[in-house]
Amino acid sequence: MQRPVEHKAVGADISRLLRRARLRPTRQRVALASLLFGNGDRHVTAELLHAEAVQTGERVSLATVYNTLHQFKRAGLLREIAIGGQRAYFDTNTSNHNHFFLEDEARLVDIPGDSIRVDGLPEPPQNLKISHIDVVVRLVSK
Amino acid sequence: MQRPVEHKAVGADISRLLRRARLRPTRQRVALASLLFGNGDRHVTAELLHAEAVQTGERVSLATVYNTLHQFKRAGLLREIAIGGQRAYFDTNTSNHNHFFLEDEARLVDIPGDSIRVDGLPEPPQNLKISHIDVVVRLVSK
DNA sequence: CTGTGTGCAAACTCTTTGCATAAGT
DNA sequence: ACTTATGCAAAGAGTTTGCACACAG
Repeated sequence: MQRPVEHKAVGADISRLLRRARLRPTRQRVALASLLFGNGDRHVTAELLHAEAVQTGERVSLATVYNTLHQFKRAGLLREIAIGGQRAYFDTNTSNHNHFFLEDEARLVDIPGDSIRVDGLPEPPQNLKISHIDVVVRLVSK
Repeated sequence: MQRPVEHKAVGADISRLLRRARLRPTRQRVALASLLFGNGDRHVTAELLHAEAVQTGERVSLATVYNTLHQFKRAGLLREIAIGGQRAYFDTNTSNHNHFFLEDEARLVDIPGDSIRVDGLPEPPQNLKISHIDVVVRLVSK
């Protein structure tokens, strides 16, 4: 490889990634994982990912895309983001960060991990602990 | 009713509320509004509200509950909260505040309006402005 | 009366599931 | 070979819509 490669995983890397997650590197999983992890952070819906896969000539069903997204999520490769509406969004960046949601385009954009700070959090009710804090900054056109 | 009434709006109050929102105070709307606004802040799903209405002997269809919730939302009487999953939650407290979400019970709990502060918000991308910031603190049992 | 609201059922969207077939190891 | 994954179609939630009837003003 001559070109600088940053967060890019290809071929064998993808297979290793899947094996580590105890998922057989099947043709479909490799294809989907390549789309997801092959080129930086992404935010996808099942339908979007399916459309992309089909467009690159991959034979994969929507049901398999759903199954695969949930498998990846369970394996910690993806995080699911609650936006409302009824579409589920998945984020390839599983580190702690938050999101802009562009209402007009129904699109998510990362907010760098450490820029937002949430203060003044009250104690959770008894016997409960914080699992995760979601901050979604909703944007509309001016 | 003989008992002391606090933040309770009844009968004529509900009608006035609806009229102000330019919604005819029909039997169903009055019934739903009473359940929603008759006794402090609430977080409801369409199905929950429908079940309550039916339980109090009100004849109202689920479709009308959905329609009514959206009318109330458009009128600014309710706010919709994005939790994920595919259920839509509506909050009768439309002021600026945030939520605990109890994952185990799929239930929302208010976090008092001014306790949480979000700092370090980056500038929104050009031509966009912040419409609203949602903070959801997800809780699981210890 | 007149127009708006409601109920019902059907349609729609997104998502999950069951089961026979295909593919990975 | 043995096991797990996939595809398809069908089912399942939650939600929305179209149209005839009912009701508020």
